[in-house]
Amino acid sequence: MSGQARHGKRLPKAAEVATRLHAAAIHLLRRLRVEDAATGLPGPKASALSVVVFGGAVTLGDLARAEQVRPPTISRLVAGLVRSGLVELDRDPDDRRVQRIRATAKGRALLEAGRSRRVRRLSKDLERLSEAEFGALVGAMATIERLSRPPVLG
Amino acid sequence: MSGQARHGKRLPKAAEVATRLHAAAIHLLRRLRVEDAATGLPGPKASALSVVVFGGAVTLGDLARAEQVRPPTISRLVAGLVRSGLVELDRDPDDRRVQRIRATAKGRALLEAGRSRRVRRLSKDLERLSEAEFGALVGAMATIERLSRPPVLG
DNA sequence: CATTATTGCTTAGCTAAGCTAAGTATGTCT
DNA sequence: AGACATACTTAGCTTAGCTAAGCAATAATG
Repeated sequence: MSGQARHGKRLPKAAEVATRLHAAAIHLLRRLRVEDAATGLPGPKASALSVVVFGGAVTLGDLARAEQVRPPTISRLVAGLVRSGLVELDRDPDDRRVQRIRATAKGRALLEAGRSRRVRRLSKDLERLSEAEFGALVGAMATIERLSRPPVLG
Repeated sequence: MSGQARHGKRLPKAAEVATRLHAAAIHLLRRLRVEDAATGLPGPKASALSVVVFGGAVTLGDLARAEQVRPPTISRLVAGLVRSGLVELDRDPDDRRVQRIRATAKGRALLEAGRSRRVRRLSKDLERLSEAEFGALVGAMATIERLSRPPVLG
């Protein structure tokens, strides 16, 4: 499928929008990252913890794939989180090779504190938008979220 | 100005949109990061190179602030990029403590190749959107870009 | 103008986070 | 049982982060 004549003359091309959206996402997260120092957790650990908190009882292999790192890296990262009391491990009874990771209450609380700092910062900026801008953003949110999900092969 | 009663009943609150936008940005970039393996450059080096390529003749200190790392980290990162022939350093004649960094043609080419892989991937997904979705996204792009820039104190 | 402070970066030395290669334990398939 | 596959760990290396301390150049001050 091509989709070459999908839009009218006034609309920019997909490639241009992709370029701008890509850059904007990078800059937005770079800006919000300033808030992360306050959690005390280094980036990779915070990211892994986030997957565990939102993703449920995930295996080490799942987590490695989600974080796009190799198994030994995840083993050590998770070992650190366990040492800090942020997650706990237990063997899967059905397949005793597998380790399942659960966030502790402490882990959930720590992650949530960090995340809400970032969101609060962004939220403040959103409150400064004009009604039209805010509306435009709301109108595009579902699409942006769709783009952020793995492609829906279809 | 406060903006507390800015929008009608149907519009979601800033905090909710912030939460969703934040998560979407993270997931979007996580997904695109798959393409980065192809450049051969590790993440931190690619990110630093990007600032140099797009930001012009930046100083080491500027780069450290942009990347949110400490000076020694940037010194070593840049030393690696110099060794790989991707950037060059020269002393600022007006203040001989300062080192200015310039991307080489090779550096620019390498970065551009990586960036265009990511953009191409995103672009493909954009082409699959309906006209309405694409239009909504285009309508929100300026706002998203505004959010991605440092707050415009005023 | 000599001294002191500040600024921009480097060096030394540590920990954390990434990797590959190889090993162990469990599961699966004939 | 034996062979292969899977999930993770261990060992050992490189890269990327940090702090503390140092050096060289500039700026500020008596």
